[in-house]
Amino acid sequence: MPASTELHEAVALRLREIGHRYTAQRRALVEALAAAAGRPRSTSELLEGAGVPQSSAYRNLAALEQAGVVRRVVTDEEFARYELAEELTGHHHHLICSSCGRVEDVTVPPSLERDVDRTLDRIARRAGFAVVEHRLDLIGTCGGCAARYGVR
Amino acid sequence: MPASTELHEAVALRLREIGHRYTAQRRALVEALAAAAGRPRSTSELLEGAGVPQSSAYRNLAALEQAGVVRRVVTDEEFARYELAEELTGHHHHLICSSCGRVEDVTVPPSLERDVDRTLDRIARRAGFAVVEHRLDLIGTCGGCAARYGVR
DNA sequence: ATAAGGATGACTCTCATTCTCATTAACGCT
DNA sequence: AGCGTTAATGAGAATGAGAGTCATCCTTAT
Repeated sequence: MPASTELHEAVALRLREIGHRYTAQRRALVEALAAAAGRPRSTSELLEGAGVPQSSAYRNLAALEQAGVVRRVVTDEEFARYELAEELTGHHHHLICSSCGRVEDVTVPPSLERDVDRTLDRIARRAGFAVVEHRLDLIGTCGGCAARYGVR
Repeated sequence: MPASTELHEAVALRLREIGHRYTAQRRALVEALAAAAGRPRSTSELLEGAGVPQSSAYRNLAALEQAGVVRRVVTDEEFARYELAEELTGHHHHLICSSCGRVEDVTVPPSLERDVDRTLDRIARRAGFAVVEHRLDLIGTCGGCAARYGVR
């Protein structure tokens, strides 16, 4: 799988740049994240998915985040989720089911992204903020929950 | 202050509707939130601001949230923030400083809101999601941090 | 092959948040 | 006003995600 090879090389590079190593555990974590593409994974899913002890998993996810390989995704849940960084997968947003916690990637039309970016940048500047990124999430009810509990 | 009276009445009504009471503590919490308008407050700020014991504060914030009076705001920080619900204050978004954690309200032009809503709704529908709300945050560096640490 | 420094894993610790439970205060009714 | 029902309170214990510690293991460069 060439795409995967590319991914691992990119990851290895980023880690090396900050003086870290691309070990088997980190590879397993990246693999688990890549396998779940389009669906940010909770820490505990990654723990078991990658077969890594928890102290190492937390440490390695932090290292990967520092290297810009991985991004922590915040939701309303009491635990964190992780996904591959946008530099590796492309810019996207999230559909978040407020009933079951399911999180799924979506992309919006470039024209909207452009409008949003332009406007937000202007607004932020006015407030003395230098915008680095925007986060646009959709909170609602996923198909499964709508079927299970009836449409609200 | 008539505006404040209105607020308290609205809150009392919402609580009563779900069979809860508007006690002095809850009033103190709402007051602390109203005083901090435009700046979501951390739980610990509210604790001391309202002079309420922590177990009661958490319980009451949960009650107020359930009544739709208050909203929990998630950030990258390891603790929660709260603000008055949008039904009481109006729809808005947040500027979040990734350096110091400062959070500040902003509003965007209605035209952009409309575009965003329309587009997102279409996208979500296609994915089987029923959108309830959107969350649009700007992450960046606030003026204070830019001055303190230099522009990055 | 060897030294230096990162990585590992079992375990402990922290800290926000939630739970428990005995006590108190509010509201509805007569 | 008196009473009973039920929510609210507050102190403290429990929970759980995540971060820290430390002795040991592995890599990588020399």
